[in-house]
Amino acid sequence: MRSAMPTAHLSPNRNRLLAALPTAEYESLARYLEPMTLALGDLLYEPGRQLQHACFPTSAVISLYCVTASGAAAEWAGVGNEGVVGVSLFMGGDTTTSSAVVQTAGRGFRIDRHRLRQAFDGAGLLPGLLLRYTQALITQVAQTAVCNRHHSVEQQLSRWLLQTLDRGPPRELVMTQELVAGMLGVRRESITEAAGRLQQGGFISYRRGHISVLDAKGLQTRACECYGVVKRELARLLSDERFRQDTV
Amino acid sequence: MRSAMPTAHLSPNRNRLLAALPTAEYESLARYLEPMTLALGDLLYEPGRQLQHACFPTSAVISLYCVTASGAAAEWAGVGNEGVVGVSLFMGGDTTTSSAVVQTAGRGFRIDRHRLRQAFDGAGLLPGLLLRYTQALITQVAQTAVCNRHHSVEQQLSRWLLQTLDRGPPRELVMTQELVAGMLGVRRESITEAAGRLQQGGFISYRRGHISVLDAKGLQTRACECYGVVKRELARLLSDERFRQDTV
DNA sequence: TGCCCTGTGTGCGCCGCCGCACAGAGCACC
DNA sequence: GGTGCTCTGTGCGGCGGCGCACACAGGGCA
Repeated sequence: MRSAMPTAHLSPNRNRLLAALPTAEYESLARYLEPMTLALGDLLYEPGRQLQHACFPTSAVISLYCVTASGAAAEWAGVGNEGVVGVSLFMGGDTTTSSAVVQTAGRGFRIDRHRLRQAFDGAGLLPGLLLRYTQALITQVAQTAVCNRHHSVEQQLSRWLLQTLDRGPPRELVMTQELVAGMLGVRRESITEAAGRLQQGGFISYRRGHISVLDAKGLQTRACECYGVVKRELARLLSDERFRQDTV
Repeated sequence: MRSAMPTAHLSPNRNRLLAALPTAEYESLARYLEPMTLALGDLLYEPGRQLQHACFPTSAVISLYCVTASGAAAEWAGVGNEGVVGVSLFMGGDTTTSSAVVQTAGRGFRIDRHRLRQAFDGAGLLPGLLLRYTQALITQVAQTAVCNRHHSVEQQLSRWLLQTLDRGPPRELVMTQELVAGMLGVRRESITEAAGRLQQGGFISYRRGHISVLDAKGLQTRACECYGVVKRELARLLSDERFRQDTV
């Protein structure tokens, strides 16, 4: 099916946070949004460096991760069109102890930290929206912590694929097993094995650096419950933005 | 050494967040703070249940944790006199997907969610303070996620003991190995082994349900860097509250 | 067309943690 | 002072993931 608006990902409202704003507020904010292209591997921030912009991805996916003293790394959250990269700018910390890297190339919109701060201190719906998103982010990180403790590589890989798929326009993931392993903080060979089993089950198919999810529903049965928990919590926190009465 | 004020933990300003407020703001908030006693194992909240109060611990330590579908559990953050339990009340989510349980008995002060919300929407320093604390919490969770992935039980136990010690008045921890294992989401026997090695090294000593840290400095060499990362970030975010210029 | 680099498949041995089972030791309580 | 429960110590086998080594295959590029 051909999209009615083929370049839709070029519009800020392709980001679900921005799209949830009332028209007037959206438009006053949109003046400060600069479009940007994010290439695989681009570094959005590093430990201790003063952040200059927050970024609202539209089609890109960004990975937030930490590196240990021994050089090992692990992602602790991902951000796509449902969120914003750089919550520390409105939370007040300005810098962070972690890094953000582009995991799936695509586009997004950035906003200067002072403009963001201004909007955040203003009267609209944005402040509450950003805070609720941040709570969803906390849920995601917490679940990742528990997942890292208890679930198998195959479960985590399944979860990760589903989450990544949810974070942008449906697409084939351009992603080597090496990179996936880096994100999850496991061996490349462990991914090879797990992905092999998933392919054998008909849930995914891949070829040299390209992964396609064939059966998302089936993949969920291979994933741990973490996927559902995080997804439902995000939906709850960002649902029915303007008139939310869904939570007592 | 006898404390000049033996019942100091009975005063709200024993909580470092509350203590960071200017006098006037502290006093106007203090009217709404109810003292409470927290016994080991008390449940402050559960998944999905509407929170009625936030709690500022003074001498108690609270553990935030998740339970997996298979019944396994793991702590993803701890809160002591440096923080507040129930950030979802001002973040806007009201409920959470996780639980909070008292890990070290003690005291704290609770505040009704509507009062907290009022203060949070007001003009003082509290809103920014709470948000910066929340960012420190995010750092803690993220580091826990990475720690769960890469570090050994002994490293994690050392980190956990140091963190718990930092979270209240210096004391002997009343804590069975079984409970520690539950917090970290590992086997009780793994704790026995690790604790045995730490005792052999002269870093801690324990007897049936009581753990004492003898050499905190030495224990740091056995812990992973996660301890320092989280501690420094908390200090940075909450330092010099009123006139913070420390971060550019 | 063929080359070569990069990504993927596979087979080791190893180690840390798990799950289980049970022995012993401390402490409260009678 | 004895009884009994709870907490701690220890010893198995098993398994999942790690680290390493190397074979092979896809596909871009000359």
